[in-house]
Amino acid sequence: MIGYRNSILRLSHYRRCLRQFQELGYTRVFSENLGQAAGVSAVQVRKDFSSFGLVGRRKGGYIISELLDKINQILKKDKIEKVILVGAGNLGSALLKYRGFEKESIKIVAAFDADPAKTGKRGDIPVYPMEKIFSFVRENGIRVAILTVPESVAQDVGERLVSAGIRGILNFSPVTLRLPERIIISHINLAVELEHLVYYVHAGTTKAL
Amino acid sequence: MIGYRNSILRLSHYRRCLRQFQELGYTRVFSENLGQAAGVSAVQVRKDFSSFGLVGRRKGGYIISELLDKINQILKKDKIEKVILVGAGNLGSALLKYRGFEKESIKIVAAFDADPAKTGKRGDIPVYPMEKIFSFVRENGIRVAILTVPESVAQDVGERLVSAGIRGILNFSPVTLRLPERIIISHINLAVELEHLVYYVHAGTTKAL
DNA sequence: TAGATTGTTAATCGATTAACAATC
DNA sequence: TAGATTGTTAATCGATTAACAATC
Repeated sequence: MIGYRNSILRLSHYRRCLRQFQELGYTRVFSENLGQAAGVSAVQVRKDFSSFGLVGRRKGGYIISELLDKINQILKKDKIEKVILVGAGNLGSALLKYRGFEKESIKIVAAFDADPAKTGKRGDIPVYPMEKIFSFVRENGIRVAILTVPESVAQDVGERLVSAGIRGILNFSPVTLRLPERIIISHINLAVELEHLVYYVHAGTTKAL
Repeated sequence: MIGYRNSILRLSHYRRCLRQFQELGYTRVFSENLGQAAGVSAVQVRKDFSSFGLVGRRKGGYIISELLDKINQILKKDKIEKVILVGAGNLGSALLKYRGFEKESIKIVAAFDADPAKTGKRGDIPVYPMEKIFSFVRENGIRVAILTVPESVAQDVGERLVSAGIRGILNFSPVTLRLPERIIISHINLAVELEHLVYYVHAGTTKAL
């Protein structure tokens, strides 16, 4: 019943693809179709599904609406998750405007910045001074934060978030956060991602093609 | 001599940490130190190094400047890689302003957007209409593109990039690009990353802690 | 029935970790 | 020498793929 780490990530992708199929008017899919759409093999799809107890019909494939219901259950999509964003600079501001989170039932409810000039409102999201993090997180039961502060203060701010009660951090700063084991950290290092890509493009070029 | 996939990624992280150590005035590190800074085990560090032919001294650890030189060689950091960005919306504009790429010897030399209102200049980076992609990529020998266009046009634009000669794409759109095998694609789906984090925070809460 | 598709078990592949030998 | 550290080999762990049995 419990899938392993990567399969949870794939579940999110399947979910997105399934909704696209649904919009196109389909009611059923085969593992083959879904795999193609999500960029994985058909076997992978079936393996993932079976590990989460998602079943199809031997010849009729999977019923999209059923799948979506169960995936939503697994991913706990029944209610909207409220998250905060810390650091309303370039990247932070862009994320505040990003529409893609809504579909995943995630809402950025507030942002925080050390620079008083940046506080106020961005669209419908309030930007508060850093001092308010603690009370806001406590009062609203926030568990997840997006961290888009400069490298130099990332560790500090991370510790503050933890002391306020944050359990998960999506870290866009280039530093490796050193926080208690129980804190779940996802690290997106844009420069490293790009560097990695450049490396493989070079490697491909070097090899005889 | 050839490391495996993940070790290349870690090499980028080691590189960043090593430079920090260097700024602090250190000239040598032990695998233990570096592991802590990069968030991996000391054994992992030594394993990675040995697979790339990076050697230390049995008791004296590794010489930082030597390591950096060799890592730069491996990651082909001798010259600046010129990349383009397609889609100068919220996220695209933020990336155009992002300073983090410079350190990795990567430079965004031009951006492209379908909306004539968005063409012109952003800081020192020119934003051209989409039609210019083909000639620009050809004339400047660009191999890597950052894709920050809306979901609906991502596949189309991806195909265009490929026909212009692009070899690697850093894809921020939520769709799985279907492009020739030889094209190297890195997929960063911000919503999925956040969703994944939320899932694990929930899972941690559900479990008895 | 034959063919297509799911679902599971076994085999393989790849990455990490453990154990330890080498040596400064 | 003893202790600390590297570097390598072996063991383990986890994820993917292959093979195939079940069945609609």
